[in-house]
This record gives sequence, structure tokens and C-alpha cells, in this order.
Amino acid sequence: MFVSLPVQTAAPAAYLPLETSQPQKAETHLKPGAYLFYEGDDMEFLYQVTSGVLRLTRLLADGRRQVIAFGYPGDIIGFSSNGIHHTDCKALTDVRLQPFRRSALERGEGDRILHAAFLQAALREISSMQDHFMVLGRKSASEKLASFLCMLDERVGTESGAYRSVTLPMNRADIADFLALTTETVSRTFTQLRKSKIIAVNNNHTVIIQRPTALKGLARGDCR
Amino acid sequence: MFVSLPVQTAAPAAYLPLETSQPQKAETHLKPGAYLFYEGDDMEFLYQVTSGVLRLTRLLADGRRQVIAFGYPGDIIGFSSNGIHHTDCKALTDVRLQPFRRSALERGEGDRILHAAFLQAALREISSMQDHFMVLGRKSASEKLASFLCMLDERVGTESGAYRSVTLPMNRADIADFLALTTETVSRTFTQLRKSKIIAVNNNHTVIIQRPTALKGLARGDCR
DNA sequence: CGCGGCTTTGAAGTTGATCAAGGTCGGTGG
DNA sequence: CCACCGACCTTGATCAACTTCAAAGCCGCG
Repeated sequence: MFVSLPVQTAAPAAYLPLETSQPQKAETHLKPGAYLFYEGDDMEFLYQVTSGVLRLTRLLADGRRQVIAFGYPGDIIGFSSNGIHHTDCKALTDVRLQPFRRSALERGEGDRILHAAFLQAALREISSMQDHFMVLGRKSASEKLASFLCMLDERVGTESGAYRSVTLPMNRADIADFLALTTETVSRTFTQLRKSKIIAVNNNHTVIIQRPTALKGLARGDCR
Repeated sequence: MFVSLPVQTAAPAAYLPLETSQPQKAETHLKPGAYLFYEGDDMEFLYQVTSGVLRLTRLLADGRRQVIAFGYPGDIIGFSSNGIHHTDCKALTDVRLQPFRRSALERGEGDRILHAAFLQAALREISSMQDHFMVLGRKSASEKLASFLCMLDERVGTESGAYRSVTLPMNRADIADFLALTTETVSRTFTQLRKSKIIAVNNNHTVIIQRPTALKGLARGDCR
């Protein structure tokens, strides 16, 4: 019986457009702060993120919020089983998107290759959501933040001098609602990681990973 | 901007076999306590649950555990994006399963109808996982348990006299690890729901829903 | 009857939430 | 260029929910 390693998401580390021979709708563009769709909207399109970052959220009646996912280049956004969107989707940066007609999901319709690509994307999504269950359910605040930073580093981290670094287009509240914490706790945890020299923080939107091994260990839950 | 209603999973409320014309492997059978696969195993097959209940779990190095899902009749079990299982899968009851070759997921291979059915199943899975994010991340202990009972009632609840009732094939620890609580808290919360006459509990494995509206309200988070 | 596994209950301990100020930074307008 | 404003972030003090630790109860089964 193994122990959970975060799935080595063979997710498109770099943006990789879906293969298709179908005539497609033209690329869509979104300004920071703009919404792509709201919860309850009819699903007309699926989108593959070409560039930029999106935020998918859900709300409870009393305002409690959960960030369901951040959408990065390569990700497919807007999957729904019943033709209704179940999240709000907002652009955090300038975003470019490739839309695909909803019918591309339906049986028979659309080209086979595209269909298979959607299934692969859905399977990757399931994998990463399973990882996140563990994060939400069983990890401490510092383990959660470490997991988040590691995940972002794997997806969109860049070499910067001696260290790798990650840009955070979302604010502390978004991170809090993704990790099921409060902004205060996220902030305190950043401070803690900074003080233990595991990371350094620039202008609150750039994190430099000074001790990657320590960060990964924390993320895995080797120690609390 | 809407507020999250748990997705009306158009999930096969009753077991609905996948349509396929393909020659299939014969149905598999599992005794209670038997494992279907372990984390790290190669994925050879996908399975549709015909009858019985499965439990999918993940572990952290220090033993912290998260129940990823319970597999009920109609559910597709064993989705993986990279051909490796990322959970342990154990039968909680006698289980019958219809296996499907992994290749049925791959592009080109297999029949189109089956392929589309898998995609639909994957999309439903994503929907229900999104619901569960909200439960794990933002709900209190009693809201979590109420959500769990409502979900089970929708899926497999039965009319029993004046009330509906739900059978729980899993134990308190499994429920705890599904909802990210401890067995003690789950037990206390059951007691609390019992004392407020929202539910009645039989032999610890049967719950009678005495006040469905109160239970649903609690699950939605109308009040804490 | 008695054993073992599961569940319940109680008391004390912790983690993270809440409440409440300040502090920082970037943009705007005088 | 500087002052101000607002949004966001940080820090501190207190609090509550849930966990942990401990012990007893229940129940099905050999």
C-alpha cells in the first residue's frame, strides 16, 4: 500500500493547444477583473486557456467562498455535466481563450481527436482535484501553502538566478479561499515560511523558493 | 451571481449500465474487505459498479488518510490520467463490477458511444468533486455530516414508512476521513443530530431522516 | 460468556478563526 | 513632486471549533 505522492500531472507543463481539425470560433480575450461566466449560466462553450490566469469560485448563501481552481494556460475551463456552469469564472490577468462549442462534448458530434483530448483533460482534472482533497482535508496551514507553492512552481515556476520563483496573480484572499484558510492565516503562514528562509517574497506577488527541498517536504507532510 | 446549490447530479440515481456494443470482459466479484487495486498499481481496467459499495482512499506518509470517494452502483471507478492508480480501492460490501479495458479511454480505440459515456461519467465526477470542495473547505462539522447524508439519500435513500432512510455501509472512521473530521467528531455530530430529532439512528448503519427540510437546510449552510 | 472491534462520551489541548488596529504600496490628482 | 486615498496585507489578542487523549459502553460473534 503506497503513500500519496502528488500526481505527477503530466499536465501540459507548457501550453499545448488541443489538436483539432474542426473549424473553431475565434480566440476570445478578457481584461483583468472581467467575468467569463457566472454560476447558473448556460454552458455554451468550453475554453482552453491560451494565456493568463482565471479564477473559478463557488459561494454559499452567507458568503462563504471556495476557490475551486485557478485556470492556467493549457487548462480546459467550463466542464459541466448538465449544461449549466456551477462556478463563477473571473480573469485575474489579461486572458486569451480558445472556445470550443459545447456540442464537442456530446456523443457522435465533433471530431474524435478533440473528443479524446477533452476526456484526457477531464481525467487530469480529476487527478489534480484528488490531490487537492488531501490538501483541503488533511493538511495543516503551512502544508497547504507549501503544497500550493510547489504546485504552482511545477506548473509555471521559472528559473531566476540561483533559485526558482513563482508569480502569484491572485491575492491573499483568493489563496485563502483556495486552501480553505483565512487571509490572516495565509499572511501569517507566508511570514513563517519567510522567517524560516524557505521562501522570500518580493512585492507580495513574487515568491522565490530558497529551500525547495524543505518546501517539498512540508508539502508532502513529512513533518508538520 | 448565484449561490452554490449542490449540483443536481443527473447521476444515474439508479444503476444504469453503460451502452456498448463492444465485447466485454466478464463481470468481476469482490468480497467485503477485498481490495480492487492499490495506489501505484498499473491501471488495467476501469470498472462500472453494478452493485455494492467501494471506498477510495489516499494516505500521507504519517498515516493521515483522506477518503476520496465512495463508489456506488452506476459509478465509474478507476479513472486515471497516466495509467497509474492514485488511490487504494476497497470493497465495503459484496461488490459486482463490470470491467472495461483501459484502452477504451484512448483516442481512436474502442467504440464512440462508450467513449462518450466515459466522458459524461468523468464530467459528473468533476461536478460532484466540486461540491465536495465546498464541503471540505467551508462547511462546519454538522453541515458536513448533513451534506453527506443528503447526498447519500439522493443517491441511494429509500422510502421506509413515513420517512426516508439511508444505509451506511462504511464505519465512522470512513465517514470522518471522507469529511475531514475525526471519528470522535463524527460520533458527536451524529448524537447532536439525533438529539435535535433531525435524524434517528438504528444499528449505527441505518439513518432515518425525520426532518428532511432541516437536514437539507443544514447541508446548504443556511444556518450553521 | 467473553473477546475484539467499533462507537460514544468526557476533559484538556491546539490550530486556525475572528475581531481589531496598523502598515504598505501603487495610483491619482493637486 | 508630493499628499492622499483605497485596496490589500500584516500583526496582535482573544476565542471557538475541532482534535487529542483517555476511558468506558455497546454489540455481534465465536
